[in-house]
Amino acid sequence: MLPHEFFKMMADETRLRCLLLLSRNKQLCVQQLVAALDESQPKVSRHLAQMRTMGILSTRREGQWVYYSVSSELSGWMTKVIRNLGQSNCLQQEYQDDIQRLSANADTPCC
Amino acid sequence: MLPHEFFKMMADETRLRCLLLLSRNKQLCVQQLVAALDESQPKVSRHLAQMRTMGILSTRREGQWVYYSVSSELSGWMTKVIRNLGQSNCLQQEYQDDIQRLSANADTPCC
DNA sequence: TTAATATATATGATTATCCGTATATAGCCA
DNA sequence: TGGCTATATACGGATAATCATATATATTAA
Repeated sequence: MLPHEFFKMMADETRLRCLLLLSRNKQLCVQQLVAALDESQPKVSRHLAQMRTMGILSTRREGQWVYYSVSSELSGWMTKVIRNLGQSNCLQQEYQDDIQRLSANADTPCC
Repeated sequence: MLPHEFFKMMADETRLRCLLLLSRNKQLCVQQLVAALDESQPKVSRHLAQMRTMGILSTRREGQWVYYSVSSELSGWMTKVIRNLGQSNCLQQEYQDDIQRLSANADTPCC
């Protein structure tokens, strides 16, 4: 993956919001992300698939649920950029609603 | 500037290559970037203008030359991302040719 | 003023991206 | 098996990004 291709993945709001949440949580299933972002299932799923194809995310199926997580085989500088997402106060604030909706759904069957 | 808009600026190869060089050099004029990237003048100029409009770069005209530099008024997390560009060995390697061509032209009148 | 250099912008064509909607696949349970 | 939930993908259309080329603007110097 070329550097600018990596940044292209972060250049879409839906994908970035997913990444921010995934940088704060070891793993999340599609449902959780759909609810947290308050976006349609196909939209979220499409963007997740794209990041998975690029090698940024990896998946683990467990029964009916598919859990997404940040790939553990990412190049060092990419890991750093993503980790910074989950540590920047500014970004946390920007996507506070997502974070809130995610924790509000902490009792769905997939968790 | 929204977070994903910032990353959109880094999502184009030409802009990213400019940013990498500008993260390693206090300032560079258009000529130097055109030569280092080995791309057409309008192409480079257009991308620089775009980053300037977004507030990522700032300019200083000195005679016929316009010097671009990373804006000093960038939000903290953006500065961090850009600084990491100039420190990542992986990225340095990826754009080694640009760095080399830049230093090869260290004696042009604008410097 | 004219010429030369440096930089910026406009135009039109091409390509890429994103979306909503509809539908397909996969696993679970009765 | 059939119905239910979770997830993925296909299709078309709308919008946006990028480019090469041509041209405009700005500065210097003769």
